[in-house]
Amino acid sequence: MSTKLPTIKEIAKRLNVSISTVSRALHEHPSIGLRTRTRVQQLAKELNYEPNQTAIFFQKGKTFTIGIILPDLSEAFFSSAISGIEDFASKNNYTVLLAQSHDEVEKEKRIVNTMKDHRVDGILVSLTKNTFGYDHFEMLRKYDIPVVFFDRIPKIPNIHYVACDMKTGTKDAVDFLLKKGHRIIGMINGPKTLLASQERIEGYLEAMKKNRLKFDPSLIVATNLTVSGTNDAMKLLLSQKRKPTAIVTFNDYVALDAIQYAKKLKLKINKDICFVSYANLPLIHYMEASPLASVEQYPYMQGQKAAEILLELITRGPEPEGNNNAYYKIILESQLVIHSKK
Amino acid sequence: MSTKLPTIKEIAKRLNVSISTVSRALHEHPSIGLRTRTRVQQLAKELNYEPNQTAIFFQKGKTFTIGIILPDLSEAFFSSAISGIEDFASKNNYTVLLAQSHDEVEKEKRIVNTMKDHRVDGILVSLTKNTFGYDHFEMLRKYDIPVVFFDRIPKIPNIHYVACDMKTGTKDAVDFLLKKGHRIIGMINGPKTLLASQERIEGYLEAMKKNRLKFDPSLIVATNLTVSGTNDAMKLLLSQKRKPTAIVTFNDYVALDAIQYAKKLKLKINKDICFVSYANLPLIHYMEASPLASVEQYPYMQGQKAAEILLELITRGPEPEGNNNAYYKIILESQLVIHSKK
DNA sequence: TTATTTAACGCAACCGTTTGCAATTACAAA
DNA sequence: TTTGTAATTGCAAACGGTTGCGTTAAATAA
Repeated sequence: MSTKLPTIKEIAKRLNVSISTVSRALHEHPSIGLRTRTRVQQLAKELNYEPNQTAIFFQKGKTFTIGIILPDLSEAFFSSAISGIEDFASKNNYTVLLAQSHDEVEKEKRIVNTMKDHRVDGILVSLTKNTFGYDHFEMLRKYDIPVVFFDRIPKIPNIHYVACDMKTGTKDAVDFLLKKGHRIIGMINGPKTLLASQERIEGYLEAMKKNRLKFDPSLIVATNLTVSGTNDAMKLLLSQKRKPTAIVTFNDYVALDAIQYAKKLKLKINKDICFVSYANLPLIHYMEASPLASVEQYPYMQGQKAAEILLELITRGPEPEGNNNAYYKIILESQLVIHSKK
Repeated sequence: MSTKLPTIKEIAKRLNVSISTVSRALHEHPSIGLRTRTRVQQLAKELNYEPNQTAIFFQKGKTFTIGIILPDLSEAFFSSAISGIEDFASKNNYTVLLAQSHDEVEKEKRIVNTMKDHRVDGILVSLTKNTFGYDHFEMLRKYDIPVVFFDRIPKIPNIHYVACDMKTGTKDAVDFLLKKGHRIIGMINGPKTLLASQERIEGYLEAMKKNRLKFDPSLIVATNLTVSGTNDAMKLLLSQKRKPTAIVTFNDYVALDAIQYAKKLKLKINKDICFVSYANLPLIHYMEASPLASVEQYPYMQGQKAAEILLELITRGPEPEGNNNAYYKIILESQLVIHSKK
């Protein structure tokens, strides 16, 4: 079966025309006569000719491929985001190169490098939670490879990004709990290094301020997102003199772990203690003891929007030198979704 | 910044040596003298030279890229599988091109085509639930692009595949329920077109036979995996004269929907009616009203194994003509995971 | 009929790298 | 010094396709 694949050279030889004529005929170039054009196209069809993309990529210096780098493919948030990215990319005839960093900075660097070597036309990144230096991304400017960050974005200027504002979502969440009568509201936050964690705190503070309540720092604790980390956080929170009657958790998984912990202490969920969370995973709609509400972050839309911006940057081409004042900074509003109780 | 990237040509010119010498020097070719070799390597480092992969891909006719085609990236099963694939691939210096078919056959065909055009070195596929013709995969033989199917595999000979045997898992599941004393066991199966659905029925039958119980066909119904489809299935099952006391559902999501439905009828879960399911998603461990057990299908391992086989096929190179008796057919055993009740 | 335009096609360079083979150089032996 | 051999390096084709520009042939105008 491994007979050589047909090339334009082959077609040219058989038809006794030049290679360039074949190439032009296949591209409907106006300077090719109708007769030869159809002859070429017919033979191409017969031979089942397909242009060798790698040759074209090489020749054009463009691959119609975008790279996605993110921490963990199997996380629901990211897989939804990928789905959005892939859908948008394929709709625009781009393909998607995928790699996961597993939250290791070194791996992230290696990935950036191989993607650069593969000459992807652009890169979409959601950072490792340990990424503090950004040289490996800055370096891409030299190669005119645009980068769009999403979700886990760096706090540096002069970059494009799409993210979801956790502040307003958090503010709404705390507001919601305050309206329900809660006065002592705890928070199990994520790793402090994440921008999203900081925004959550800001939102919390804003809600307290708006309602003229004083802020008790000991009500905010952090988890490393593992079960035991969350258990520790719960223990800490529940040992306060002012025990919280409601807790805002970093995401739905943390909420579930926290709820398990509370249950073990015989606390009645949504009575003795309430939860509000982030992610709005479908699963929590199936649970009895679930958070009262969850902040939706629209991963699919984030992915899609990020891809849209990236393609825009790619087609626009490299910026003229010294023009660094135009950066996409898209903030989607997160939205508190209140679960209808059965 | 968009200065031209350094090439071996550039290095050659600066050092007044030939291009081939530079190429060989960079590859530690023994026929290059130590002096020039180090001179070349040094300058390469200085200029920050990186070989143009697209040129190499083109030249070698190999891309070190494998394609993954599957129905839906955001499904937990598939995203775990991808994770396994990507991990294995990147460990072996392969990259991963990703695309989702959304269960549309036409999309699947288009994807196969673009991947072929991209000259991927091999393809991993999990089929659409509507894929019955396999010409678009057969066609890949012409191009010496090996294909490994996983999970949703076709029922045709002469292919490589990795899948999880649903039969034994189902048998164990039914056995488990029988041992618990259930005698009327329903099944909400998936689309009949899926091999996995057929295997579930076989497993069901085997368990019944082994326990010398007669088989009631009306106890097996199907859902299209939507909520309303599952509701209909439940309605049908519960309207039988012999009402089931336990139900085996196609996967955890179906189980959750079925449980919701049962709850609405005021049935007590795990008392009036029990469930056993497939997938063993982490979430069900957090639920009160969850299936008693779930059949684990090891998506990560499936993906990894499939990738392993694909790379093996790629490095082995094209088979000599007419040698079609050696096909990988890997069946992982599914395993019933019984949930420890709290 | 001759001059001039236009339509149709071919030439050849180029994209960056690899590699078989020829050519050059160096060095040792004669 | 010559000659033979080994160690280095260069030439050039090849991978498949694109494209600026020159060339030929046909069509139009003078």
